[in-house]
Amino acid sequence: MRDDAVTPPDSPSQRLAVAGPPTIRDVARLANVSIGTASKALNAGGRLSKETRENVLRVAREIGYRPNDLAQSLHRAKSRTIGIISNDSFGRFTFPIVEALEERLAEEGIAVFMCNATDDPARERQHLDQLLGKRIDGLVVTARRADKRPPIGPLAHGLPVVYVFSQADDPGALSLLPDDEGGAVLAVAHLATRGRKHIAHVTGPEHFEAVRLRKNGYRATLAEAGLPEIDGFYLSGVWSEAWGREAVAKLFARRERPDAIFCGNDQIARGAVDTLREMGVRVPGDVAIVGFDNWDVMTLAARPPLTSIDMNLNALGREAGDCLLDMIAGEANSGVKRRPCSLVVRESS
Amino acid sequence: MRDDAVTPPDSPSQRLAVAGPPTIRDVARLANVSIGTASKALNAGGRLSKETRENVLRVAREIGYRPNDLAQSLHRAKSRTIGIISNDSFGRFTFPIVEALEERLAEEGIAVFMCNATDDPARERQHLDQLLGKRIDGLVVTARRADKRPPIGPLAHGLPVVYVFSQADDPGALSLLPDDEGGAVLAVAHLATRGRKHIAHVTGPEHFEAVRLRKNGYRATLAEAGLPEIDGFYLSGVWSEAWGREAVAKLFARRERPDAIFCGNDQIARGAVDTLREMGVRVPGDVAIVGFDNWDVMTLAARPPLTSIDMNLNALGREAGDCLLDMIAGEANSGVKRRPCSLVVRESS
DNA sequence: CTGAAAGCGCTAACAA
DNA sequence: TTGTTAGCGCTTTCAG
Repeated sequence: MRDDAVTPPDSPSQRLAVAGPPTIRDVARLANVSIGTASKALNAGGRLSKETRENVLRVAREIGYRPNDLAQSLHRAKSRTIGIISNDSFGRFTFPIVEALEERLAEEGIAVFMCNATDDPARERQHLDQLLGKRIDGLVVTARRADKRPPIGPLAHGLPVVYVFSQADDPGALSLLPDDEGGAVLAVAHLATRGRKHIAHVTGPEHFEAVRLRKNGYRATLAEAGLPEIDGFYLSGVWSEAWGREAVAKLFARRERPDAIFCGNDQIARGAVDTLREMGVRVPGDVAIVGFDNWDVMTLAARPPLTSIDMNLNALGREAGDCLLDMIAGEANSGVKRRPCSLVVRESS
Repeated sequence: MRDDAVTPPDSPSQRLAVAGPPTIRDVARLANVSIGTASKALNAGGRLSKETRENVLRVAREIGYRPNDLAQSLHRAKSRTIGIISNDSFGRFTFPIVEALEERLAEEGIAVFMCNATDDPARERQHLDQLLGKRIDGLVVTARRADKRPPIGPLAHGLPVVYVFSQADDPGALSLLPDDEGGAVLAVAHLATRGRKHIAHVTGPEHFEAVRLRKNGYRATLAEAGLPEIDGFYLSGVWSEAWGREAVAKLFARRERPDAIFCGNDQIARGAVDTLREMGVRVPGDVAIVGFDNWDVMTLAARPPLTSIDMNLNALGREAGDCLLDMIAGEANSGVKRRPCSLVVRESS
């Protein structure tokens, strides 16, 4: 292949048959200048006569020249490429993050290698190895996880790494997370402000740090509002609608009934409103509901539509991009940063 | 940083201050061999004394040498990298495809650049440009779309492209799609086999080709089973639970009532079962329901859990990977290929 | 203002 | 068995 370029200037026949993409050599030859000159023209640098510059650019355009980033990267020792390793096979949480991150980096002309490790350390190693071979300028690690993860590695010294929606068990690492506790505060304060006095909390499994943090926020806000923490009003289960339904049945089997329920995610919340409706309990009239995640598939389809806490995953992804860019530029950064959630009010509260 | 490894026995001062990752040169120097020899040793090729080979490998391991893929790619004129451009901002459909594709290609040591264009042609152009600069070996285009899309381009001649879950308006292109019509046949035949005689079809907007194809499958299967096509039993609306609820209300306001409903997606199906339950109609006793997409968030949370059609998106993604690999290897391929769906039976039918 | 040439890290053909 | 070298496509001095 690529047996053009070799055709000396005087050679009549230049079959471009199976040639690869045009190189700067091709441009230079066709524009009758040296390679160095062509390069200068294309990179808008150096002193050049307007004439030659324009000529080179014209030729380049005509033959569809596009610089080979591989060669450029080799020269610059910067690949303008980053990797992202995800462990979230479902993707509902990481997708918005990755999307925003990719968008942010695309603005800077940086491309993103996406790797899915699905919680398999061997696959993770393999992907990391490949990425290091590609000389990525930075790395993002993301996942839907219950708890801290072991730091990724080993990696080239000095490779910037950002953990997002995922926390590394390493104080030197930078982690970007939603403020789960603050989100819970938002939810419960909202309910309290609306005059609710008996606020329950139905949530997911306690081995999720997020569950523990949200519980803290819930309790702290009750205390702050001078509301009682009623025995049996905190229920930890799984992340499903079925659990939401079951939990509501449990809550209403007691003597003391809630007038509001803060749910650990929107699926639980939806299960809750469904059951309440079927029991003839009015939402929000008798019981107000707030969910978590602000997942439109749930919040908008529920009857009534759900008030929910939004983790602002897009913003999180974008900020991860910002951080990574800064770190690539040499800035140091570390620690666990939690970013605020927001309350989206709909008809369930 | 990295002031290990580099200490050659005799060299006095070696400031490697800001040195990058170790190169093959470093390996060769430390192993006291030429670069060529080191290369041979590392690439397991050529004739070499066991001794030197092992020595080189040991040194390489010790200093954490990893070949620079950029340099390799430059030499080989193959980047072992492909791009994927997606227009699906939501990700529910494309994510399983991308995931499987990435996994398939990772098996071959090929990395994937992920680009999201969100249906903006300018962004698509920009991403494509960047990918071509990176000298990708192949391209995958994917999207959740109503209809054919304009072919992507312009691109380097001979760049293999696969459209998956998305069809290019270009007969020379290769498109991989689920067999929507066949999926509908599966659903309706299943209902007919169960003895249902009055089968309705509630589906999404008709500007989706998938909607039209599924409708064809529905009608053809009714005819085949000798069942009547009842006026008003085909309802086209939007892809939401609310529409599923509304449509069921419409269907049951008529004199002639269905004993089965084939729904265009699982959200519609869920809306349907919810309303039926609330109307006191038994599912599947009085009315059987079949959905489409086999989206567990819907099928498993519905009461009863939904029978649904699975488009096998993982298999589709994997096959896209296979096709791309073949095309990269030089094989020609084109046309629209539809891959079978499968029926997943649960309690709603 | 333009050309020549070194070098980024690696492979492969050819010499020794 | 090992070393030398040209070259992949590009940028960047340094000469002319």
